Amino acid sequence: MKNREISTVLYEISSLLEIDQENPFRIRAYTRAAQTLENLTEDVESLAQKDALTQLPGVGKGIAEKIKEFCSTGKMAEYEHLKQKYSSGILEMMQISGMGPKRTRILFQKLKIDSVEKLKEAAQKGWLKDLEGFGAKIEENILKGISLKDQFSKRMLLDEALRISQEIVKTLSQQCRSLEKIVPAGSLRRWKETVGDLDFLTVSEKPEEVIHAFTHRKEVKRVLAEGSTKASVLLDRGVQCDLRVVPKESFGAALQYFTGSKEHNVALRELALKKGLTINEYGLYHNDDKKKSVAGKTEEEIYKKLGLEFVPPELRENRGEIEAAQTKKLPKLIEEKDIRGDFHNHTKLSDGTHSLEEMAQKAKEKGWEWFVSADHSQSLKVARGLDPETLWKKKKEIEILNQKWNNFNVLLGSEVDILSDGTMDYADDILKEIDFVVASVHTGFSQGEEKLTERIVKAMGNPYVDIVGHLTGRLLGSREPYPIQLQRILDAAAKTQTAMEINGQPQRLDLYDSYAQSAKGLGVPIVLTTDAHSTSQLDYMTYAVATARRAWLRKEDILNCLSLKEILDWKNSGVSIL
DNA sequence: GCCGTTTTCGGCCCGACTGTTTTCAGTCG
Repeated sequence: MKNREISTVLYEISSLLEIDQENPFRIRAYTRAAQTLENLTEDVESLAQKDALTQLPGVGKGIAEKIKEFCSTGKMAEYEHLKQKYSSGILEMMQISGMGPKRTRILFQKLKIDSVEKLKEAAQKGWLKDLEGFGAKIEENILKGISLKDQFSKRMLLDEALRISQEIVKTLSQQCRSLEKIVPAGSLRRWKETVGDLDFLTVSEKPEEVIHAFTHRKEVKRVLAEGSTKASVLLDRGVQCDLRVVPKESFGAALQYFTGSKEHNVALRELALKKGLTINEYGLYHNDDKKKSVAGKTEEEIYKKLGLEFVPPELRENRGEIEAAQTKKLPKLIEEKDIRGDFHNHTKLSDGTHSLEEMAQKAKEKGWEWFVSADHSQSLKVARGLDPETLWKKKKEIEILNQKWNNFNVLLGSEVDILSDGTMDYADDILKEIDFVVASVHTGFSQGEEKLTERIVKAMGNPYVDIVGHLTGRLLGSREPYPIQLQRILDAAAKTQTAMEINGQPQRLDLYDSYAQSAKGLGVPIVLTTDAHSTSQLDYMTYAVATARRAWLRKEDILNCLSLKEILDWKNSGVSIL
């Protein structure tokens, strides 16, 4: 799949065109096309072969030709030309906080600066401050920006973002008596898989009190901006936090605005314009009377006045949700209360930290009705995978637990390794005694796309395999997904009715949103799992549910929403019941 | 460069903060 590669090229063209002072709308066209390709799950090369590229939103004749050119030659003339004109180090300069296209262009033209290293040197020598439009302060800020660059570019995992955000909400609420409301917005509210910075929206009669308390927190390393309604700080761990104070009557408009995504908001404003309305963070207004707001108190009324169904934050990525909301075709998304059990988690028999009983007890307290305990299989020695003898001991232990509890059932599961030739780590006569088998790849990631794909497809052909675990194997921030032919695997999964897992570990979230959406579209059953290695990690179900919501999934699409009898029926019949 | 519920040309999202200026440009989200 060349999707990501081409998307990156288009983004870079767009940045270089900015420096080149091209028509801003032409620049945006490249950004839009790049976004489309970034989110595309179909293979762009096969679309190019079918001459279907211009069906993609934001891709017209011009960009379609350039994509085709890249598919057949591996190069794009326009891109090569721009890189030659400006050198590619210049793109890295634009990543520095305080450096945009204009300043980059001036520095390149006047001082021949074309890399971050040269930029740093020039700023240290004081060469920037005398240029027109620059000054001592800007020079200083650019140096600070360079030293903070690494921290800025790091994105947080969801659990860390949530932890920091909850702490800030809690302490600011205690400190500021004037604080009427404080709500995290931004990508955290959309439950995006990683979060770049934290946004807080507040309502207060005394904005200065809230802003002061926010910028004077002890973990604040640097105040990036501080005004009368907005402040921006950098925490000591390199996390940027923004806070806005808005009047009560604008809360809904502001929440909508700061929840984003940017792409969703742009599309929403364009829609508003077509209806003769203007939308900003203070409300929705008629173009001919900008003083009188039509809506603003709640998000609901804003969407309603625009003729839309309410769009849940998780869907606000401009991936078709606005069109669906116009025709009242948004799905009713799954909620955490719909979940009745978990299929994949570990005890201290393998690499978990709690006993089977402790794990099951916590599951019961969460209000679940059933619980599949799935430790690792024998060959995964690093994780103390279970040999058959231990597996049978565990089965006995489960029987005892089930006699003890009413209205709650523990089942024997196992996360069984898919060996390098596609066979399973337990023989069939063992597998058939296990209630639910999750098949996962833990070794041999470098086999290559063809082999890995065949290996997984072969595993799905085993009649005792029920679920495929963390299909792409990615670890956010540390390991790329291994190469697989997604379409082939999902087709096979639909045929064999093997479920695909959405793993709720914050560093995995695998399948991720767009892949899970494709899987559902092809008729593949979906399961949500925590992959918990301790009792507290059973709460990772929240992240699995959030990912499912971002994939547009309803409770009807997900096996965890079925009763014990129903999941056993599914398992035994092998027929789709969703 | 894309796009069409005022269609094949003429549009294309909006505001806050900072630092440079002395009314505004650049950056950011």
